[in-house]
Amino acid sequence: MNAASFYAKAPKHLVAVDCIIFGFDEGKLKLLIMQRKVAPMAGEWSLVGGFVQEDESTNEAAARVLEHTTGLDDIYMNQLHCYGDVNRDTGARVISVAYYALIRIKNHDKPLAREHGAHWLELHEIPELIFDHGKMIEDALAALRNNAQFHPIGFELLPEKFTLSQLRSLYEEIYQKTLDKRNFRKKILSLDVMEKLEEKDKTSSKKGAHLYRFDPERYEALKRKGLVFEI
Amino acid sequence: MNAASFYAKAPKHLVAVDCIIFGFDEGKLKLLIMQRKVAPMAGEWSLVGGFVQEDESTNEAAARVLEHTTGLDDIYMNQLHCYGDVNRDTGARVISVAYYALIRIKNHDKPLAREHGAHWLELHEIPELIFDHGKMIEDALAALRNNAQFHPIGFELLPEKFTLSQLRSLYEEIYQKTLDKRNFRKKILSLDVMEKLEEKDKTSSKKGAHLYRFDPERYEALKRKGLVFEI
DNA sequence: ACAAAAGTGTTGCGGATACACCCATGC
DNA sequence: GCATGGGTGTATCCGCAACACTTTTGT
Repeated sequence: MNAASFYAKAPKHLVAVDCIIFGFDEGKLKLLIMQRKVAPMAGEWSLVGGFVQEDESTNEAAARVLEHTTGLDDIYMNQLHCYGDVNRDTGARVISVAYYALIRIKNHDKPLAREHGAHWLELHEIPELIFDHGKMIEDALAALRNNAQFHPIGFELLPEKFTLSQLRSLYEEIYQKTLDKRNFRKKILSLDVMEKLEEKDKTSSKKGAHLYRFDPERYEALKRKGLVFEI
Repeated sequence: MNAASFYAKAPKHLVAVDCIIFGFDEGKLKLLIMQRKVAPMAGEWSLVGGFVQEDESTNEAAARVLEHTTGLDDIYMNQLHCYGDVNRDTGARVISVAYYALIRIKNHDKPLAREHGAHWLELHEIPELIFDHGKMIEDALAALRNNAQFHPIGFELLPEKFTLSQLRSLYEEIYQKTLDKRNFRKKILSLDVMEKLEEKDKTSSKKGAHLYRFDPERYEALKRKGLVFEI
């Protein structure tokens, strides 16, 4: 067989990307879910997605879809899994590459999202989704939990400046269990990956809590010492 | 937009699967690598792969490709990652879904593999590979290491009956470090996921070593107790 | 008798957990 | 002055790492 026929005789497929978009707001982990505009399943709840174009990588397609609905670029995004069952999409055979993204919910373009029929829902509010999107969310949650335990990705969900209480409640929300306040502080501060700011946040207490900022350089230093970030 | 044009106007892509096939033989971790038959890069070293057909899922395609080169079905296989860069394949735009497989090297159909130009090579013997296949192997190794630490997948690489020394040397090979004999025995035996057989293996010592067999039921019991397999 | 691999226990240390009270401030 | 969340230290426990000698048997 020559090269031309090797490639030419292989079938071609529609390839989509679907994004599981996590946010953290009011102490709750939330997902950006939208109402589908086209048949089949028009009006049903679905993840944000789109087709991979000729001239873009799957990663680029995911970033494009994400920017299109949230107005944000340069956000934390990870490939989750490729979903390749023949009949997973009831409209046509579509192979879908799923990505999960972590965004600072306050930064995104809310009107833009609304325009696309997108809503932020807490985990327990998520309705039945089309196709295998429910499974994708399950898998994304598992991946988030695995990943958050050994990598400093929680910070991607918080504002740039945050209090230790906010950080702790984020991890409590991710792992769905309460964490001891003193032990948590000891652990995270011992890693020395955050800069303590002079500023205080007084929105949630009279006394005010110190603000911190994640410092990528300190994190690099930690890794150079051969230590691993672990919550 | 109606449904027909929604799907119809999206571009279609060649989708391939590539398999990183691990085996364990003579105390060494090995990979099944083949020489490519078609242009471009004919004669160069590559992973085992093939195109996803219309009527098969990506998982099925990977299983088909695997059986085609090794004669084995029902083997342990995991999706690794989807590689979607536009120019990753120099012959055409191909999106590739990579899988890694763990096989009992003794069980496979060696003549069949040879017929396909496939060879078992140790990690340090692996030559330069085409496209992004080298990166795929790197990623597969990292995934294997992560996965083997918390899931009983090492057994997939050993014969059904094996000695503790064999098991230990497998993990030493995977993690590229020596493990303390006593601590390893204590740890693995405390998990109680293996059945100790009466038989002994005398091929590697005068005294003979007890053979063990992995017992999926005991592993399920371990999980029910809420404990995790960990090496 | 000796070589070669199998098999076996104990100790110390470090990190994880459990736990309760004082502090600063706005109202 | 009191209610609210912020901030702090210690004792215990458990799992991991380090470590060396005896057993069996084929030659």
